[in-house]
Amino acid sequence: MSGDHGERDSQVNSGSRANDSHKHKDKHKDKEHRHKEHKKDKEREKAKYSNSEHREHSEKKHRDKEKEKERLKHSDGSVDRHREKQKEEERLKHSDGSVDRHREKQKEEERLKHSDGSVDRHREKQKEEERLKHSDGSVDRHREKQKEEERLKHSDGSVDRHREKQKEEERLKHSDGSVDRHREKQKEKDKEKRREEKVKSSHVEGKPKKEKENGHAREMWSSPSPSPPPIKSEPEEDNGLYPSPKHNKTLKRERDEEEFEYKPKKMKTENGKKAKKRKQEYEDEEEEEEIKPKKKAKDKKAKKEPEEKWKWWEEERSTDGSKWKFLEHKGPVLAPPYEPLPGHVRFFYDGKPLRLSAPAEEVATFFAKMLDHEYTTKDMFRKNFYKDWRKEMTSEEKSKITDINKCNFTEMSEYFKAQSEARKQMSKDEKLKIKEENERILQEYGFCVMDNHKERIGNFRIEPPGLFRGRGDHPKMGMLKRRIRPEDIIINCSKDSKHPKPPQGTRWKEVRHDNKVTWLVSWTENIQGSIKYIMLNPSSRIKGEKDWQKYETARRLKKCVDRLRAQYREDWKSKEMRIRQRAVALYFIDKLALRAGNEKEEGETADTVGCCSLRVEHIKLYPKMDDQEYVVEFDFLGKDSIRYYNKMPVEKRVFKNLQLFLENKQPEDDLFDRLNTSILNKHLQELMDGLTAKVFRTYNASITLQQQLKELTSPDESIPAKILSYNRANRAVAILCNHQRAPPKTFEKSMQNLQTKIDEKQKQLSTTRKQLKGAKTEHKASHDDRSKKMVEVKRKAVQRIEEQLMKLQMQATDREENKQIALGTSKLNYLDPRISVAWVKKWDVPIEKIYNKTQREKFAWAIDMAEEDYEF
DNA sequence: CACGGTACTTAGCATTGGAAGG
DNA sequence: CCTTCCAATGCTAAGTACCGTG
Repeated sequence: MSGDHGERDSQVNSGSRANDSHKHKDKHKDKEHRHKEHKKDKEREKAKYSNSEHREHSEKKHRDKEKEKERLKHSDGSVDRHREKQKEEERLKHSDGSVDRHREKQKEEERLKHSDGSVDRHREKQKEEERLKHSDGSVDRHREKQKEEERLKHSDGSVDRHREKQKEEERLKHSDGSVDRHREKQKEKDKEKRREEKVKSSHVEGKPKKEKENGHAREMWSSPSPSPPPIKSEPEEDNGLYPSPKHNKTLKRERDEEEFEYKPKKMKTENGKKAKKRKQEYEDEEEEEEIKPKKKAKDKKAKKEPEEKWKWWEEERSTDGSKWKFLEHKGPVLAPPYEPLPGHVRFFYDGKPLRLSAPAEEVATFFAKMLDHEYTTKDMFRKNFYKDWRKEMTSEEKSKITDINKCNFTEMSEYFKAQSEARKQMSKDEKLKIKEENERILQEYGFCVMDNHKERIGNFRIEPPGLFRGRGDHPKMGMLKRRIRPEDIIINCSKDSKHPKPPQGTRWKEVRHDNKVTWLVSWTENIQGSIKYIMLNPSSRIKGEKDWQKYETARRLKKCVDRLRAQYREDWKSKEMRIRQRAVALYFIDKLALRAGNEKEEGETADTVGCCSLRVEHIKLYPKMDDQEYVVEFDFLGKDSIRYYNKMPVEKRVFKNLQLFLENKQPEDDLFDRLNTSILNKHLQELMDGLTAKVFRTYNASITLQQQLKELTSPDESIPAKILSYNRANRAVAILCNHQRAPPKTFEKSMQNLQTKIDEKQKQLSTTRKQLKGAKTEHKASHDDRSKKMVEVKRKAVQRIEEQLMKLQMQATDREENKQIALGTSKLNYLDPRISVAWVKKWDVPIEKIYNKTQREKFAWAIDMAEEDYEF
């Protein structure tokens, strides 16, 4: 191994430096420059650490995570992505009490070490208090067990096996078996047991869900439209046409009847009046969601019920590359003109009031409105703002105002605060008026007609002027974002449509009729010089088709992913540097779901990277770390300056390659100097039609969801428990994709509130239980009807409260686990909605529990077409 | 192939509105 | 009925991908 490596090293390496292209040299120069800037920035940053919002933000996230990690004291070092897994494992390992106590002690110690983290401390304290509320010593054990049960709702020992399997599969997904050997052994055993288990359980279910062989056949049968319209030829599975609508309708009707039949099944083990009521509500909801549309569909001939229920996915689609044939709309809604401040609101310069000209005042108000934000204290922000502000000043103002630090905007700021306060305090009538006005605007401007259908527009308002705030450490923060005038706006619509009219006395920059694009309105923004668009809502045909197609591409990747993985593993051994780099990068993209990492213009945006643009400084190699070998530590800022931090053990070959790539490089050099996204994507295109780097993210996200749902859902759980399982599966994906969020400002408080509720419930429960006991004794004594009734009443009450308590605890768990994880992004952009729809149908979970109204609109196609046996 | 430009998806944060709770 | 609180929605920045051109 090493021999073969050494040889190649030299070969590869000799090419590496000598053949440096001009581009690379230039790049290097730039980098040096940037690096200096970078360093300066860093120093500055260090000096005024407390001032740096972003950094603090991400640091904090990091700190929390580190703590989490330490708390868990895990040998397996890979953090972010596997945090969830770890937690889970932790939970499972300690199902016997003695260990629990040990763990608590350990936690205690960890807690003491971290005297700085106020947040964590707070949370821990809370936990502590909760713990102390229990009076006897067995508390911890009891609580943990209880939690466990609620979480898993498994009735027997199959829990562990169940979980282990899931982990197993996750690991095997990437078929790099080199890791976690000692754990593996144990799992191997469990796996066997599981196999038996699986066979059993599938019989119990009554629906022997055969694996793929069958799944595919069935899929072709049952799914009304097996794949979306192709843009590029999609050979095997797709003839480029939708099945005929007629055919679909029959299928649909059949399914509706089926649903109807199954309905009684929805009756679960709920009891008590309230539960009944709730059940009734479910049914009612269903009636609204399911039956009404059916009725409407039947009435369709009689009444005209057009756009709302248009099923574009049942129609054929033009193949000539045009996006539409007809497009008519009313144009954008422009930002309201500036309203000068009332006379009593003053701006002070150097302690003296100064009346500003309208343009200068407007820009000043932008700053004033942001005064509460930390970034108005940042040097860069203030500098950029001041520079742009001066451009709006009269020459007199320019000469008077020479130092931004002498400007006092507070009175203006107060005024705006008062205004927004007043808005909140408005009477109902006034609020209603505003609402109606908004509704009118929506009706007028919010829709367009595209090919005979009325479609909702996404963002029909032109962005108002203001101060630009980029994310992270953006060099342009604070710059003035100009007001967009009609003269800046390009309109796109059909030649034969009624063109939108510009406001009186103005004209559009251009009216064009380009049906190769989907946008209705565009303009060029002045900060980055990029083009902004007005496009249709996600529920529209044009977006939906694209979305559907995206998932179909990902499904095609599923079919050949094994081949691809074998390929890149082979390429790790290539003689050519560029191929090795490509292969390693692809491995990262596949395994870690990294983004592609386009090059960006330096100095124009925050310094963030993706896979191909990773720099040497972003990874660290550890030949040995704890009990693992070949660990790579990633630490960089990704999209939106969200930090990606992860330690992952990799295969030896990858590790050696990385060492090779790092040779003779400076920290600010590119890790993959022979690679960029276009090279990578070109390569991918050759491997599979339509394949690009981002497809891997979609694929891995969706497949993970499907697997996790399979593993986490247990048939006899209650609905809330199932939803928790769903969220857990969703969360696994969000962690994979590194979808983070700042913990909500009110997080601690809301957690506390919830905990209070839980405690109250618990008290209530024990009181009611006592009452039940009392009633029983009384009944035993008297044996009369009244006391018998009483017992029944109390019994039901206990049951009801237990249920409520459980639900609350589920909620608490869910929220706690979600503290820094955003589920929305993956749900909206990465998870094939048909997986969720199938799951919902399989387990009779009301779809509203996982998709809100907007999401249901966006995924209408999936909700309509996916059956419960849908396989991604 | 670099590069500038365009179109479209993906992203997190701020605000809002309406349900739950008092 | 009013207030509180959170999920839904709105907003727009920041990515990916790909094209034409020289």
